[in-house]
Amino acid sequence: MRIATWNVNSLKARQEAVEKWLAKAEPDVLLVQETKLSDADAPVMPFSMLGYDLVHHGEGRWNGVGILSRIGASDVVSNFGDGPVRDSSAGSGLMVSEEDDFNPFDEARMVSAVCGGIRFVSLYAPNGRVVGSPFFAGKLRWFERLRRWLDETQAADAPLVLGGDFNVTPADEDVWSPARAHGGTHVSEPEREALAVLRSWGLVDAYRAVRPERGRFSWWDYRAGMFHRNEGMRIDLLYASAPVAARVVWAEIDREARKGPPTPSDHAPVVVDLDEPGKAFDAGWEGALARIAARTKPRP
DNA sequence: ATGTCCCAGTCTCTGGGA
Repeated sequence: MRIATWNVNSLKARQEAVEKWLAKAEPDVLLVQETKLSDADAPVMPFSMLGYDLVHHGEGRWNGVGILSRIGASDVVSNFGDGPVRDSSAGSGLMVSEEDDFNPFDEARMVSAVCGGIRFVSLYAPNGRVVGSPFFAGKLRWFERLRRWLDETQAADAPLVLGGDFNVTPADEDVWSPARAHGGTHVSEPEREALAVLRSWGLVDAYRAVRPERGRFSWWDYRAGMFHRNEGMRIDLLYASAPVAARVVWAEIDREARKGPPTPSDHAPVVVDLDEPGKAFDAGWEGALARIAARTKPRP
């Protein structure tokens, strides 16, 4: 079973790229973020023709999360079960003019469904903008809400995957330059503590579990040649509960998908392979590597 | 090096967000 997460930075702008990547990587489940679509505009039919169900939770102009699955999707939950978010395309109410009123739960940042016996949660954490700002405080509240949702709704031994754009680097190894990033969001102690609190529920960083090397990132700023110089951060994560973490056999970040043309997302997909007990899906590490190599590097 | 990309509305430019 192959699972993946990708902040696509507008599904409308990235539809073709996503379709190509599905054909190339053949994930069973792909979590997507920043679709920037309303549910009414979600491209259910195009993905259906490729064999994927699309579960979508959006608000229009900003944010928006989804789950693409070719192994079914049921028991959908959005916004932590707290009810609808506002429609950011609706006009009035769009602007967060009063910073103190910033409420990340008014935004489409969480959708969940059960696919192939595993509960998947597609997450788009608030950016936080500036350390110490009201938006930063809202970001930390959002992580607290996520932890509480786990505590209140999920069994500790259940198969679970929390994936998405967490907008936080777990550790200094996940940053191109801790010195240059110091003082900004994504690297601060409160944010990393929020991630640690999440992991302490019983979650494992599935990519890091099998990929210990430094210098592997999932996001690079569009500006200043950051991608070209590999100056990025690993902020797109797949956090797995113990029963899923035990099945991880391979992981990769597909840097190729960060290249154009056409214009790419500023994030790359993070991919994790899980073994299939009783099925001949993965022949272990080499098998997964060979399969990926055969797919992604067709040399004539 | 405040350097790019995406969105909606003010609509071939601007402002906001990342």
